[in-house]
Amino acid sequence: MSEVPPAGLGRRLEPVFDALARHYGPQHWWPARHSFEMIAGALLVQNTAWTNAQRALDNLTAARALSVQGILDLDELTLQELVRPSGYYRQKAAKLRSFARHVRDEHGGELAALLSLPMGGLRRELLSIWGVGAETADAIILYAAQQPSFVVDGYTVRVLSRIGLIEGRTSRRLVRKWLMEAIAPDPRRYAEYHALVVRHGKAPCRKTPDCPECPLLAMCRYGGGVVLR
DNA sequence: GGCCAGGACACCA
DNA sequence: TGGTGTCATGGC
Repeated sequence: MSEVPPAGLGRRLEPVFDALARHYGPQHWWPARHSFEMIAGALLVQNTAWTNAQRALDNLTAARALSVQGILDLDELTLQELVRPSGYYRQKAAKLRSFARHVRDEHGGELAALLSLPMGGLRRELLSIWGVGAETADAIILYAAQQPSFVVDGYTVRVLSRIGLIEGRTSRRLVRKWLMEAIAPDPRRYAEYHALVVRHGKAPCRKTPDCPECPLLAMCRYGGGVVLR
C-alpha cells in the first residue's frame, strides 16, 4: 500500500468534521474526573462496549482503588472481580497492574511526571507498557496528557472509508500519519474529532441512500458520494 | 443463539 | 509488515 495520502485529504476532511459537529454538537470527551480514571477507562474499554467499562470503573471507584496506588494495593483476584464486567477480565486486571507498576517504578508513582513527557517520548514509553497498544497510547496522550496525537480506531477507518476518503483496508498506522499531516496539531480539535467519529460510527448505517438523518449522506458512498480511489 | 462492542498480544509466515 | 487465534462480559 502506498504511503501517499489520498489527493486533497485535508481539504476533504474539513466539511466532514463540520457536518459531524453541526449534527451531534460538542461531545465533551473523555468522560473522566481525573487522569487515572481516563487511563483506566482506556484500558477497560478495549474491544468492549463503554457501558461495560463504566461498570468496572464504578466498581474500582467504590473500592477506592481508582489510582496507581489503589490498583497496586489490590490482590490479583480482587482486581479481576472488580473489572469483570468489562470482559477479558484477567487480561484487563493485568493491564491495569502493568500500567500502575510502570508509573511506580519509572516515575515514583507520579502519573503527572509520565504525562508531562514530550509527545514522542511519551508515546514510545506508553507503547513499551504491556497492554498499551497504539490506540490506547494515543487516547492517553490526547485526553490525559492533552497533547495532539490523533486517535485512530476501528470507527475512524470505517467512517472515513464509508465516505470514500480512504480505502477500508488502510492500516490504522497510515491513517493516523495522514490525518496528523492534514490537520493542524491542536489537542482540543483532535479530541473533538475523534469523539465525533466514534459518535457517528456508533450510529446505525443502512448502507443505502435511505438514511436521511445521516449528516454525511451527501458525501457517503451509499448516498451517491464520490468514491475516492 | 449469534453478533458486536471506543484492542492488544503471541505466534507465524 | 501482515494475518490469525485468543481473551470474555453484556446488550440487542
